Amino acid sequence: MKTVTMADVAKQANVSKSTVSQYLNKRYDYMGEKTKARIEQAIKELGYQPNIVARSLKQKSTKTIGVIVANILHNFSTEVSRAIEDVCHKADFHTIICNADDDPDKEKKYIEMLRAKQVDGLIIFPTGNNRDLYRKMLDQNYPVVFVDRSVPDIPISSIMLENEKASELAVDYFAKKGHERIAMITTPMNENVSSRVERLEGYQRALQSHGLDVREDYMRSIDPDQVEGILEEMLALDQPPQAILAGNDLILKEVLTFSKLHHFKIGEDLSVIGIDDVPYASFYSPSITTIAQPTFKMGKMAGELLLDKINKKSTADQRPDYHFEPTLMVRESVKDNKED
Amino acid sequence: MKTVTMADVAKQANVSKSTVSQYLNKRYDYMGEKTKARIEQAIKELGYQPNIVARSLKQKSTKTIGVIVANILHNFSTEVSRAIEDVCHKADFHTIICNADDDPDKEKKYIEMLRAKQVDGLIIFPTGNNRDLYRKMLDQNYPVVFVDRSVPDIPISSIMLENEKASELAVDYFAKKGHERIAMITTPMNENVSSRVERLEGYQRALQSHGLDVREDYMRSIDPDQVEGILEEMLALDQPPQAILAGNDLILKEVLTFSKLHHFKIGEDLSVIGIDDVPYASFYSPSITTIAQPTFKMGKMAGELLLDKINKKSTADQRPDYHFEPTLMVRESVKDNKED
DNA sequence: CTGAAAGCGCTTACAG
DNA sequence: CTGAAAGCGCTTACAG
Repeated sequence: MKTVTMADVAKQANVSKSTVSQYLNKRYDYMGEKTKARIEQAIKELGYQPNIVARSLKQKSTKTIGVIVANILHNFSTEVSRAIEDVCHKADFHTIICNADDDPDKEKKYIEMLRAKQVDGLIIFPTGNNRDLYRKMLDQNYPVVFVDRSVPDIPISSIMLENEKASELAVDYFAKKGHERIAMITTPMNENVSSRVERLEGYQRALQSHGLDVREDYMRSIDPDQVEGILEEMLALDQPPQAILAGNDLILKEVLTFSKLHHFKIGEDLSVIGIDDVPYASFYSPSITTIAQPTFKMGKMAGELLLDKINKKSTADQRPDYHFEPTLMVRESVKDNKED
Repeated sequence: MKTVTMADVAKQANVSKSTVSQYLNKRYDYMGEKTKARIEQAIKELGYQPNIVARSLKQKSTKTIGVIVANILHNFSTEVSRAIEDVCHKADFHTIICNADDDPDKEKKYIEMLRAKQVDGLIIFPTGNNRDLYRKMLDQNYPVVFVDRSVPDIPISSIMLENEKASELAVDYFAKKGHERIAMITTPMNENVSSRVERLEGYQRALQSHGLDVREDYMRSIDPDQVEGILEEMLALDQPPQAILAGNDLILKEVLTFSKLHHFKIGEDLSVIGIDDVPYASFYSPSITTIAQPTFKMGKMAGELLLDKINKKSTADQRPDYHFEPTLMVRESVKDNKED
């Protein structure tokens, strides 16, 4: 596999490397037609492929960005990533996606790795626990955009859902359908991660606005694998909840598994709404009412914002965060208690 | 963002660049303890991060591989990719994943892009329609491994499912449960893509071995968005099928959507098996009987094989293809016609 | 035990 | 209109 280099092309075409380089970069301004033709010919004959690594070294730009998602298992992450890829692709940027697996150490490793690879900027779904690193990048004026969560005291713009609104939409809908005992289950809280906290706050506030009790035993923040146990507990209460708000897709999955296992009929024995519009929501039986995030728009925004920072070198953020509106997708998993 | 380079570290530590480089590459053999300490100190003070791009240029290795999946929408692709990533990660290789979107032109573009980026090897779920390119890489002795499909006359090893066996398992199980009219729906055939053809062949052969008719009107290869129409046709036949084998996850999804829409009860009015163990199979109602591919093993094998080729430079393939066994995951979506 | 020098394959002023 | 030269930030024989 002897590699063909620009020097080979130059020799073959009887011009200098500079001229070949000009040609490749389409700076034809003053290039003779015959020269052009000869170079083209030589490139074809030799099967020359430019070495982007060499170019990147010289230009100090790899035309590549990195995306570090907190946890690739969330549907949200993959959907947003694909939108980011779309935007970057159109701008001739490549995208490298890494999965921090909710582990700050992995996140750190990936940030360092990607920066060593000279990516031109980073989109991070932050674990929240690498504050020093985040700050360092900020200080260095390195282009970064956050997604899904903001980090207290780190003024890097974040592309987020209106999380409180998401819970409100769900609770409002439950209430409208005559539910009074509404529980919420989310994944564990991390004080450095805004979104989960906000969803819980929205849930509480919405309950209050409907004059419903906020009960500690209806509010649980736990790992997905503990959902089954928790649901058993909840549903064995004197006053079991009539409705469950699942804080994200992983929790929803566990709720559905539980109800199948224990023969609770969703939409009859138990009403359910999930935050995140999971792919199977529409063809599940019964179909699942969800709160959808505008993942495509959010990813697009994140990509555009980062590319702006990269191009304009104005990495300072004009505004703190970008909040996107959630949408209620009404389907069949909420019983209508008002009907009878 | 003035970047700190090796030269800066060298100056600060009062040694030469060479020595710093040795240090970074852990060639301590003859290095004085105090030198080591001074370098370490300088690196910390300056916050030096090596530039991998420069290293790659010199070493002619990026320690990165590319993965080009035919269509990222298939669950199979993402699962295999993650296994590949795991293996590479352990070997200190990075992974760049691209989606050809079933489009040979995109595939071509990505192959060229990744090679221009000097990735050390490629794992491809081939569209099958870039034969010249595949052959060129083979001729150049460039490390490549195929996944999911082999390409006729291109002796590049492929990591594949025993596709015929997959269909056989499904048909055998349908037959065992007393079904006689068994249909199969797959995505469109491409003569250059082995797996879909093999699945259909396995289906036909299995029918014959059970003495069942092979009917043209029970065998359809169509785009997912046409499944609804086709199912309407099939189920309006004088002798409608009792069972449907969905050739992959996208088809399965359409079958489920159809049955929901038209109120066919899966596992009662219509039995279903899907090839690919979709994530929601176990908690769907009814849970879905599937044929699982050992995606993790397959990805691991693909990664290991590629890394072998990269390291040993023996890119010639010892054996043609690697076939992995499918597994029947018995759940509830097949009716037992023998019971009554 | 450490340093000077060449070179990886490009790009980019600058000169002519 | 085109070429010679320097340089991007590393690594690696080789010399001492």
